[in-house]
Amino acid sequence: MTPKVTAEKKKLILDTIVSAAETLFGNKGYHGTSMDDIVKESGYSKGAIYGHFDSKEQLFLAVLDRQTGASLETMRSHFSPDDSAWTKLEKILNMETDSMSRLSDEQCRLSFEIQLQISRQDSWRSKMEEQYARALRFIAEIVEEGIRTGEFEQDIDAESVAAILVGASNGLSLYSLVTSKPFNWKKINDTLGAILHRGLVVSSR
Amino acid sequence: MTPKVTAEKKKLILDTIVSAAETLFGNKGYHGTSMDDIVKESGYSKGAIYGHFDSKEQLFLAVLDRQTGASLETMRSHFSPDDSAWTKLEKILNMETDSMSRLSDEQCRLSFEIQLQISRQDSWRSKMEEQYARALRFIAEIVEEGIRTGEFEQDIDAESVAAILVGASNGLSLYSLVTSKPFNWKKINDTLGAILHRGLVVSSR
Amino acid sequence: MTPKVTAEKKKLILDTIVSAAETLFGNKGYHGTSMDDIVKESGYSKGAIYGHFDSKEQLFLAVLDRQTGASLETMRSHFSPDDSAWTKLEKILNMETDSMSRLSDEQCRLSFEIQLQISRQDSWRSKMEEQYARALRFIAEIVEEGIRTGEFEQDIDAESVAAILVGASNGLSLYSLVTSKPFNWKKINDTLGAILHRGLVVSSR
Amino acid sequence: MTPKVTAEKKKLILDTIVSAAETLFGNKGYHGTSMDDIVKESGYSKGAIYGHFDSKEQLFLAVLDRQTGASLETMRSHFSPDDSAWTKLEKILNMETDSMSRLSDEQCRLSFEIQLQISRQDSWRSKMEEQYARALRFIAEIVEEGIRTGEFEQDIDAESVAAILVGASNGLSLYSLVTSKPFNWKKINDTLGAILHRGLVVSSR
DNA sequence: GATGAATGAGTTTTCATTCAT
DNA sequence: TATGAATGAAAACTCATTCAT
Repeated sequence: MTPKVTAEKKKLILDTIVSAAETLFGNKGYHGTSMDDIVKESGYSKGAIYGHFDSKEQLFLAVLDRQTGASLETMRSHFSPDDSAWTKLEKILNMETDSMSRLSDEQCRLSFEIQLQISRQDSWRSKMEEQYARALRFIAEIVEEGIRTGEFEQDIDAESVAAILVGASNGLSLYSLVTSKPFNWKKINDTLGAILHRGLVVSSR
Repeated sequence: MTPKVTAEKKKLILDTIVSAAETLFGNKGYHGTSMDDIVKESGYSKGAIYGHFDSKEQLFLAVLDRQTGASLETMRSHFSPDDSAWTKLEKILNMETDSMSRLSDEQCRLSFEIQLQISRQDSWRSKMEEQYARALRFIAEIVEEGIRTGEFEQDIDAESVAAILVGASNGLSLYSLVTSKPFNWKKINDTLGAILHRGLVVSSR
Repeated sequence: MTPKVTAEKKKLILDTIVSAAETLFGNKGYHGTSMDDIVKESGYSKGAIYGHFDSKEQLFLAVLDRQTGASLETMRSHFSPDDSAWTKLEKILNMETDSMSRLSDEQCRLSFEIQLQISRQDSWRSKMEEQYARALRFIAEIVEEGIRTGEFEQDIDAESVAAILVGASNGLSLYSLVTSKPFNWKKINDTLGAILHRGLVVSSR
Repeated sequence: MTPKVTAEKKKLILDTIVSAAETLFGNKGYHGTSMDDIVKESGYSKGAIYGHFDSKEQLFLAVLDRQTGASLETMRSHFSPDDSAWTKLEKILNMETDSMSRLSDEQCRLSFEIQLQISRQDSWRSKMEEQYARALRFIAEIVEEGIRTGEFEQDIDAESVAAILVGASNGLSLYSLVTSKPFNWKKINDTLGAILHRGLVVSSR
């Protein structure tokens, strides 16, 4: 029994395969990627891949799982205990646009490919929904906090703000994908920040 | 010589085929739709379809063309000459969320299917970009007008506002597609309106 | 519309494909025969074959259908109205052994392949059972007639006689398949005839 | 040196594997059973199985070998020295139908699976033939004895009677496999006994 | 033009067998 | 020897496209 080495090796193999699939699904889409492509890209044989994943669908879900990893935790880790609600929102905004601007087209495409695929498969949907729900809750809580402390306007619906921000982030990255011009994330971030600040924060005149 | 009748007939055939394709592409995706599906849905034979469209890809582009029709003109037609910039923006917002809430999942999916497909094909991209550009310009001009007349804050970047609005609209409809809960477009519209008003309009305190 | 020519042509194609499948299934078994084999043997493309049969299974069933065609009718047609029950039974026996001896190993194998396959697939079973039932009924009726008219012994169970005859016929052909020695159908027929005659017919002492 | 223990262990492994294969081949057929199935059923690893059997085919032959065991000896052991030929035949008949009715579908299927497989492979055929030959000889000798002693009719061909009985037995069990109705072995046995008695035995009127 | 049967390369998936550990 | 991950040829089936009628 050599569990440690074996487990590590297994993890490595899984990672290699999922990475290959991630790249290809992003570039050529789910339907546009054949298992043969993944064989070539990953360097593993068909049998090996099917030994680890029951089907192309399962492999796709594994890619999804990896995607939806620790991003929320990362964000939370950037907060200080004495950040105001607005400061937190600003930080989220900056991190969001920052990561968006860093995202390769490939990763971006993959994200949409996943969402489209999922919207057609009830069986997959709950996974993605939960993901969305967590992100929305994360933002909504900050907004609720701001409203409670009087920092934000009282007539604001926290859930809607969260939906708008997440939606805008997604929509903008889709736009950045379709456009051929370099995308000015900085300017957009500043503008959105300004609007939100005046739109949400009470003291802002 | 019966050019008129023939031309009309041709138009009808084209329309029928494109409509069938539109429905199917929206429901089952580009890859999930076979030409045989389209044959069944449209009632035309394969030969007839290939007589009008060189390939499945061409048919997809035809669907795209029809999609990108007159929505902008419709909006413009709802404006009065003496609407303020904000009033115009508000009208756009309302019309947007209104049409979003009316959009079937099918149409919504098709829109994303198209955008994803396009982001992979340089040759198709310009078509979509131009469409995006027109929508952005349409909104940006209104914002610029507001800035010029002093109605809106001076530190606002009109193009960015336009990108944010279009992005949010797109992103929200994608979210509505993935979520299984009924989507509250009304509340989101109100919240977005409130934020934008305070965020853009000078007199709003 | 050219229905006659088309229908004839279609029939021809179907026949060609089923014949090819019949040969191959008999020689190499159901599992040992690939669709590629059938493509090669029939001369039609894969697409053409799948255009006519939904699956390999359906093709197998088509072969079964053809097999179980008109053999009973053929038998019935050899009877005279004034044949005694025993004469009929004797004719059946002779025809059976005659056709058995004429059956190629290939056809014989196919028959068993079918029965084995069917015994594993509930969905197919009813087809074969009905077939068996008709053959049994056919013989049982003759025996019942003989009993009723006093020609045959009274303590005989007609259904069992039918089962024994059909079973023996099947079992013997399986044996003839496995054995490498030439099979003496004539002698077996005579012996079985003699036994049955003494065993069934009243006057025979 | 622990030759005995090792040999026993080896025998045990072989037995376990062959038993697993027997069960699976019978249930799912030769082609329907994968080596992985056998790995799971037997509890031994692939390497272990391939250490003992060169191929799936070899394993199949091993199953065949075990099948063709001591049934004839069992029968002979039920005879008394002063049994008449007819009594012996009757005993065989009863034991046959008795064991048939006890046979699981699984074992039955396996037997036919084997015979079909074998009929395609000249190299395997002699093994099966020899087995058939022994069974036929066993019965034929009894019939010959009856003829010699005047107990049976003189115009009977002993070999043919043997072939008919073995064939009927096989054919009936195949029929019992395909039919979904419970099979009445008792009635068939009685009917066959009555016919044979009148058909073979001299004194029977 | 219109038809739809035919094509055949391409798809996902299986599985007997091997071989590094 | 035992293990079971890896192999890769081969399977059943699909589908965009063509073309004889």
